[in-house]
Amino acid sequence: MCVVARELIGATLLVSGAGGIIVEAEAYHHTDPAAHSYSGQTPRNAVMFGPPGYLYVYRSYGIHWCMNFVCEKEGSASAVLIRAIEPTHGLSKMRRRRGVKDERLLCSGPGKLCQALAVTHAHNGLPLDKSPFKLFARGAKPGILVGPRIGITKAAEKPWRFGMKGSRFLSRPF
DNA sequence: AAACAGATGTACT
DNA sequence: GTACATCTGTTTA
Repeated sequence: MCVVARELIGATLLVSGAGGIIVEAEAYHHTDPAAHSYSGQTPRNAVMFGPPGYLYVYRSYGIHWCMNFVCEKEGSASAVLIRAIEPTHGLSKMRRRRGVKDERLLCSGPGKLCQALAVTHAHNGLPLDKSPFKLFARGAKPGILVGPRIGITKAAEKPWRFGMKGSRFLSRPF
């Protein structure tokens, strides 16, 4: 799924017309102690154990929502966490939902991004190629940055965070 | 600039 | 009860 995470950088994601270019993502796998799927299936993470191409949404710290793309083959329980987006579509809608003006603060983090795109548990388990979602492949291959993941305590050293080189919309620099 | 507290659902000990 | 794939506002240096 590290390959998927890399491929996603530069792709465009829209939810009901709001969104932009994915500039940051992290990979998780069931053999990875930091992954939600590490210690087996639960009601929350069930989507991760299903087929690829679906959205896994979970609540973080009781407050925020975070979105993942389920990837690789069914049963591998691997997913890619979308961490940051460069806003290109539906700016006014996203500003209203986030309550901030600065474009750089709209989607520069997994929780912020879901608030801006109005992604909630209602989207958990939905296919990414249907209704509110639009996913466009990237054009030219962007420069890819690689580094350790953010905000985790287990297996934090694994270099499974990917970002677009030179982007001003990352959640944090590499 | 860095540290911290607060908000609080879900899973695990 | 404790930890957590977070963010924000406030306090401290």
